Amino acid sequence: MSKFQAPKGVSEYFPPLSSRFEFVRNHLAASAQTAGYQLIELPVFEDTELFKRGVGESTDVVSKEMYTFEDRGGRSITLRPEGTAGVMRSVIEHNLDKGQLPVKLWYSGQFFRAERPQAGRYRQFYQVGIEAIGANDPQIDAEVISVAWRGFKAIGLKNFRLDITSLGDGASRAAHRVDLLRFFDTLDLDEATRARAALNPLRLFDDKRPEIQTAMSKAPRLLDYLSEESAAHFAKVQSLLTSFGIPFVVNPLMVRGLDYYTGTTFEFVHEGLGAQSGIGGGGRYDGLMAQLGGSDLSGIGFGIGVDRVVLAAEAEGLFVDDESARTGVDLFLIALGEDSKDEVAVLVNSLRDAGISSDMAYGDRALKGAMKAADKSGARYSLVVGENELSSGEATLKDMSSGEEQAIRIGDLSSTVSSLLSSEKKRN
RNA sequence: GUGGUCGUAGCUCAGCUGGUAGAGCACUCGGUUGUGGUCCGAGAUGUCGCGGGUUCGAGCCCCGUCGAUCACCCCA
Repeated sequence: MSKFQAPKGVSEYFPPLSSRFEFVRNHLAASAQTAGYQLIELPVFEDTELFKRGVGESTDVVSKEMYTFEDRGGRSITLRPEGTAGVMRSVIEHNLDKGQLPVKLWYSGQFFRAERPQAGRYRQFYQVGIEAIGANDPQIDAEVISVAWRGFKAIGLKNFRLDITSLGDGASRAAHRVDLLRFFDTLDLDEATRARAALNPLRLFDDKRPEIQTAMSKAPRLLDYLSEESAAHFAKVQSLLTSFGIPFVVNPLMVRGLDYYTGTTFEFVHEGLGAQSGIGGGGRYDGLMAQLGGSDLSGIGFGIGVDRVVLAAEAEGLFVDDESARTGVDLFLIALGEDSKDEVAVLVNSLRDAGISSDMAYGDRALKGAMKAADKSGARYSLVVGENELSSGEATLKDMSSGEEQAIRIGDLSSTVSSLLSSEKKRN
């Protein structure tokens, strides 16, 4: 086929269903703004080294899923596979952390991972995320989680749950790791599994094979190795979530795939999605900023997959009525006869100047066809303007949902329509 | 990267054991000389994903390829 196709594994949203994407993204962004997070708009590509150092070379994301290429100046560039590293880079580069702390930022945009596409897994996906940098109070952990929660609730999602755990601090993890590796020695693992364990021993906790799961049920758990401080912090986060009325389950088997996570980590899981059930996740990354050459500030954030949330909302049937919810213009004008088209175009243009959304029938359509176009567009009112109207200065304004008509003066069109619209708003 | 399923009109799909394409919806026009949503009538649209092979003949069989989809892996 000679026709162009979208690249493999990308999702696209076009009318009328693009309104679903818009709906989800806007609610998530609004939730972040409500909690005092400010927009940061970043490039979609960065120095490859940033992700290697930030995300970690041993992770699957960095070792085999990055879109990396050389630019014309011979620099190694990578399409961002996640958001946190870029935010940290920008904060450090522009000294955003030199003022009041914490720095609270939100972002949205496309991310890229060269994986085999699957339900809810795309090579280009869209995330809304937030980062709170420079505060390690448990209150901010709870806040970050609550922002995601509030966003999901605003969208109307119900069938999801929140898993949380704590990875503790460096000492906690080191102690655990020793015992965990010792435990692995008692198991009879195949080579591939052993290799995975070597990369990240925690990985085996979420292995899907039943025999591994049984074996791992006896493995030492990181939660039991938390230092006193980490344990107290985690306990506080839990009690705050409870006070916020946010239900959660402590899942000690939860594993996150990026190396920078420390302390509190969490994941939102939706039931209606198939294998890729995570709709959002995040956690603390206390060493990351120093690791990238900045000051040693703690941080916590999340990334929410907008594509997956759209899928989840669809699975819950939240969009049954969106065909009719399509937003139409306030007024749709129909020119009758070639001669009145110019006049109508001028009318439409001045209506728009007055802030009234309006459109007109284009092309050579009979009145019936033009009326149909007005109907399809979802317009609130329509108005036919032909020779008669132009000479008399009067026209008939039609309410498209009730079918009622009323005579109006063309000269007063924008004021008449805007008062109709505002009285309508009052009634609702 | 590995494996299963699938690929026919704009959309959803039918097409018997191979005999060279159909329905519904949508679209356009008309019934109603200047008024949409219902109804009736008419019309247009396909290199049957692409390339090759088998055959007198392929939408159907075989191979390859691209894409979709689902799972592994991994994650949003």
